[in-house]
Amino acid sequence: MRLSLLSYALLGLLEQQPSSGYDLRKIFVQTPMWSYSDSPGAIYPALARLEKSGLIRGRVEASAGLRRRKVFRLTSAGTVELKKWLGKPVSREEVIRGMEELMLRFAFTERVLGSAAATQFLKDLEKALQSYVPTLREFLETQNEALPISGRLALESGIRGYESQLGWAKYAIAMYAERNKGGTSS
Amino acid sequence: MRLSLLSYALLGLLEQQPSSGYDLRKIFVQTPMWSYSDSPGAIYPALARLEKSGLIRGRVEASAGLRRRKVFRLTSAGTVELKKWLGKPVSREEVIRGMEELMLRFAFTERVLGSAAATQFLKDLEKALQSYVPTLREFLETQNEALPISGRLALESGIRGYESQLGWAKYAIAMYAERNKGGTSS
DNA sequence: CGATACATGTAAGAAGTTACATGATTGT
DNA sequence: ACAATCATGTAACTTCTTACATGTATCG
Repeated sequence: MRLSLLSYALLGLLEQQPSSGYDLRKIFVQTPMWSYSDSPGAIYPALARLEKSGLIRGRVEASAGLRRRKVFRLTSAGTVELKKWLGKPVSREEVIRGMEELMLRFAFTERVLGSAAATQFLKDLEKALQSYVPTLREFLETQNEALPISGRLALESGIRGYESQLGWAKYAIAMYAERNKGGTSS
Repeated sequence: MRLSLLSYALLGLLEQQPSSGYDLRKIFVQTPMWSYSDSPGAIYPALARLEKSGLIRGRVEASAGLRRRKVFRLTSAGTVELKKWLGKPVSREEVIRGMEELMLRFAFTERVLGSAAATQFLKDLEKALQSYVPTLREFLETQNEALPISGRLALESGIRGYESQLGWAKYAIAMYAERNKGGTSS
């Protein structure tokens, strides 16, 4: 089962708390999560698809006045699917495919799989980036002559982006190590 | 006229040199430009759309043996459209919408609009980022209590990405300043 | 009463994905 | 003869975008 990033984002948010489409949309509009799409024309159909495939279930709740709200919850199948997605290995290939999906996964990992899994995620990410960045640097150097200055710079920008992620991963690992000095996971 | 990023990428590459769909696809497959899609099912239809709207024109060239190649060139309307896109102001809104389009534009700007325009692009980008990053930092700090550690970290990662772009913009400005000590623009 | 916030949706169209189809030429 | 590479495309499907439609309740 392959879902869009938006669908996974919805699944992850619903795991945190049952919500209506309107509630969910507010989150997308008000936080940097807007990048997964904030339009009702994407969110409502995505919820309908998730319900049709049995990952969530909506129930109309006639709360205090107002129009009827349809509140969605994860089903057990939905929880399974979410865990399966979050548990996928963090490989170099995943990094190449794009950081967006990985960061979305990270945002939900601790809550759903526990802080040991979150730490593992970060370590795998660190390793993948450490292997990928030199490849890009090498590409830049071998193509150096062939590229115009703007091409070189555009590539440099991408590489710096990955390096920045690498720095962040180390920082995040340190944060978890710090916090877990006393407590245990999950 | 609104085109997809892939279409603009094709336009920009064709401005650099007339190419067949196959040539173009090789570029997408072999360089980090793959992120704009590397599948023939995207590239050929995109070229057909561009031709239909008069921005490029393809001519079958029966070169040495092999199957017929259809080589595309920008039309004057295509050049106009490309310049219009490249010339759009670099605003905070553009930054929020996403760095991908901006970096693609930068990669073509110098060649098409000259190095003065490229420098201006970088200065505008620097300004936009300098205004945007503190907004995000502020959001992070005000939400600090409400967010779980993984949420905070995910946001921190995004912010660092923008900071990295800011650092790059300064670096790129310095590179241009260095190079232009003797020569003039365009 | 009219504007605004709450709340859910649909319709038309654009553009991407994967997978397949087709065909010419070159190397083994 | 067969596989690999060159080269162009199509078909089915998925999902997003923009714009619109609909309706309730509250506030000034």
